Amino acid sequence: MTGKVTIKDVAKAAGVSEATVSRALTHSPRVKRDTRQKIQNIANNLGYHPNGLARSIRLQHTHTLGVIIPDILNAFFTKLSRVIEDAADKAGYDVVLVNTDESLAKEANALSLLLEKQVDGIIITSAGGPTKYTDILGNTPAVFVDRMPPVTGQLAYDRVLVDNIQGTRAVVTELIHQGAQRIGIINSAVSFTATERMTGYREALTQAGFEPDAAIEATARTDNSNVQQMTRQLLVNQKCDGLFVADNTIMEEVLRKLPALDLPPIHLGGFDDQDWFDFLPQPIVTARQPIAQLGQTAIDRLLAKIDDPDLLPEEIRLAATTISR
Amino acid sequence: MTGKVTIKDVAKAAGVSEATVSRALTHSPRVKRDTRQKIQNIANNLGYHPNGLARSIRLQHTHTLGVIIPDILNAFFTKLSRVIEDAADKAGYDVVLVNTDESLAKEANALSLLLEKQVDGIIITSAGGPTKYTDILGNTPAVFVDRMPPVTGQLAYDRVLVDNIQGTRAVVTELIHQGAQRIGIINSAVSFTATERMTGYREALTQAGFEPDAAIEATARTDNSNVQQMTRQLLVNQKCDGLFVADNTIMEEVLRKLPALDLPPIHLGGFDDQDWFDFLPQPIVTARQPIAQLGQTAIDRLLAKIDDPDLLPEEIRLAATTISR
DNA sequence: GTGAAAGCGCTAACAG
DNA sequence: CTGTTAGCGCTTTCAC
Repeated sequence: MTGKVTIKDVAKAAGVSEATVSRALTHSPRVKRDTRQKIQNIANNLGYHPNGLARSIRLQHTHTLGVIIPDILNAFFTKLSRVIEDAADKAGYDVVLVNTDESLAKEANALSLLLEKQVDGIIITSAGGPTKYTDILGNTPAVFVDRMPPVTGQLAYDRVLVDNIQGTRAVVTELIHQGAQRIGIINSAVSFTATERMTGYREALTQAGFEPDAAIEATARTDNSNVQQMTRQLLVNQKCDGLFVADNTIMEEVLRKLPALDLPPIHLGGFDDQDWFDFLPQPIVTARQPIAQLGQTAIDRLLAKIDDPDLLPEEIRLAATTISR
Repeated sequence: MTGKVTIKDVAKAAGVSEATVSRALTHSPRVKRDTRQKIQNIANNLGYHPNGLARSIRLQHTHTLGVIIPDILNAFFTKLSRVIEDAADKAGYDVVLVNTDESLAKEANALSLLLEKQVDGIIITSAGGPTKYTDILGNTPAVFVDRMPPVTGQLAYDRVLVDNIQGTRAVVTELIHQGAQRIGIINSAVSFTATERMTGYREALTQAGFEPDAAIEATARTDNSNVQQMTRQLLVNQKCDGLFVADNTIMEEVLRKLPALDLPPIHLGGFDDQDWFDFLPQPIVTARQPIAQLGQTAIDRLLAKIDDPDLLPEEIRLAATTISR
């Protein structure tokens, strides 16, 4: 904290009151042209930057939004956060972003941090625990994006989600069209996502006349440390000729294992697209999330809620696009 | 901003003064055990969260650091920012991150924003303009990372940089060892990085007995819109059998163009490594930046400077690792 | 058009 | 051990 030049210094240098400096710098109309001009010059020369904390405390809002995500290193969240920042910026809001690494404890800390920073609203990818968001948030507006907490009755917040069932079903169906006869799944450890994606996977199989088989339904650990082993299990031991993978972090581990298995080409599909999948020798079918709309919609809803606290919460589902290669 | 329960409410509910609440909650030793206990309970029940703005304004520091990078979507900066956040967190600091998209105007805005937020220090990847950082920053501690501004005399700030010359030279040399006879370069638009990496490229050629040739030295636009065309120019028209690419964003465009050219395998090298390069049919030699150390060192220096404003600025160079595939 | 004064929520002397 | 008071930097009535 610079602790340096304040409005008082500017006022003194300009020979006016602090009030006038404030008015001049906030473009209030009630200031004479040359007074304003003079004050602005002096402020510049002095290198004056208004103290945003003082202003916010006075104005009772920060024009800052909080964003809580699991991990910025996950390409999906990298993109999502960028979209959110751009949308927020366009609306005149700053953004503070925090990672939770899927940890409930870190999520709780993140929430406290943002609340103490007095953010005007929060966008959150729920870590999925039994967290009582209403108790913690008080009446700070919030919207859930990508995942929502386990529902117990009415959820007081908006949620902007992708249609996981439809997206997954489409990918698995495409794999079947490509000729896959036995498609395994490596599912996510994230319960909200996992449940929905599992449903889509099973629906696609059933619709095509295949019987879901628990022996080829695996779940990745949060750190994906068992994925390579699962890959071998499904493709070698269980003789799957197709594999659906529930997110991009799992996919990376699968791709890392694949060459070592030295198998004939398999039918590979997954949730989340990455641009570099285009470069792989192995074609991948993916459900690409509508990240831009996800972020924009979340911001839109949040701002609407900030504007009108009585706005009723909604659930918004956006469709994923199937990318065939 | 919740505008809700304040220290005053807690004080009233507990039947004590605001000062006592403050002391109880900040773990000051001068409070009776049960008083503290009672206050903590009441605070919890009321859902009290201290107003960080008020506290910061009073304490004259925010325990918040600002980070300015070009683009979080660039994997190098994604990783760097995560490392910085973790290191800052460990030291008890929050982080506010801003993207500039290599724009001088946005960099100026970012600086203002952070200064108004009263951050205790700033880590910045300079956009490279003639910006007078000293004038803007006043005595807010700052350190440059990855790039520093054009030097005019003494630079008042620490800088933590990678050894671009060494890194580039090593990659190009490796390409030559692999048998490349004519290695072109597609350089970055970022002047600081570009200058150093060009030097490394030419040094490697010269050392190996090749003559640098301006006809095969190209520069990417900031948005990389000309990279695919340059790729064709160098590999087809100029018949290069090797290519050095100055950063990971350029590399992606090159990879996108390569298949269409339908050439025999070329010797490909670049600055910045990405994990997924492992999966490509085309082996790539890279200079991998020591991102973790870069971030940690930057934070260390910044905190040191915050601690002791008289600390003399240094330039720290870290070596890149050559990854051969 | 401008100044004086109050107050946002908090902590740090200073008393007691 | 606890209460009173002042003040951080700013904006905003309310006067003039």
